[in-house]
Amino acid sequence: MPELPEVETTVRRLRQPLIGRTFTGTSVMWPPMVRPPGVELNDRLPGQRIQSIRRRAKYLVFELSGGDRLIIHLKMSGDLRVCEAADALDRHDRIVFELDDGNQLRFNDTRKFGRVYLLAEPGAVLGRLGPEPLSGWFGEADFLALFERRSGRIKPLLMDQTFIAGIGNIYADESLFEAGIHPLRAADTLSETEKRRLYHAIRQVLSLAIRHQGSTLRDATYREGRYQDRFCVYGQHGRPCARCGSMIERVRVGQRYAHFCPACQQ
DNA sequence: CTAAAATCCTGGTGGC
DNA sequence: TGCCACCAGGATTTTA
Repeated sequence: MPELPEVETTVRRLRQPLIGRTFTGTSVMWPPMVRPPGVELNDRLPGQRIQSIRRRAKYLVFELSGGDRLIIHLKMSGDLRVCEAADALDRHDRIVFELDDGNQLRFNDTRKFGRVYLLAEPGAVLGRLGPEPLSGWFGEADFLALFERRSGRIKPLLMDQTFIAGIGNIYADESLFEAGIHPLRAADTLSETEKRRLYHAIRQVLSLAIRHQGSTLRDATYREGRYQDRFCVYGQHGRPCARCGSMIERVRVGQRYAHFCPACQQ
């Protein structure tokens, strides 16, 4: 479920039940999800209180009273749920965090790609990330500056987390449509006007998606989001473009598909 | 340098 | 109904 809007929605949903709670124990059903390998959550987590929860790129960052940070990446299929201890475990619950109010935070992840880090110094995980696209400090000029010495196609560049943080397959496609830019364009051929359009498209698409609590796909576990009803191109191949009526196309870029309108996007 | 493929995993879907 | 290939919101590492 996770690109920036879905992770932001998850953070906002977790704050009320979790801030102020203290971890009392953990059960790890799939140890490879805890990084680096061999870190015993039970050695350091119990007794630490959750002081704040924030999002950085697609990571959730829990600031803890003992000076550590619990950092979680949901990857493709992860979900975080607050449950009562008596609730039956789901077969895809991989890590259970026990809380001092008797509830549990459960990391459910069908595909086991998700990752949990417990670190005093988060730089190793968060250090190389690009700017937050919705930050008040991130202006047009900052976005233009990112393009210096960057080549390659614009769509993979938008999904490069060291270029800009939080954009994945859906919101890269939707932002490029909104900006009228073809996903296979070389980044160093974009005019300044096109880059400015892209800057505003990214911010508009991401903030509207957050307002709709992200997108819900086939995945039955994450149902809050409604932004999928507003997709202009993602998953719309073979259907007419709502703006011009041309057929939406789909093309492979690396291992992923890019969806675009061949008339609206040049 | 870019870019594509392989990798980590499970489950749903569509074709035959 | 079964089997199989392919697909999926990510990101790193390897290979070309």
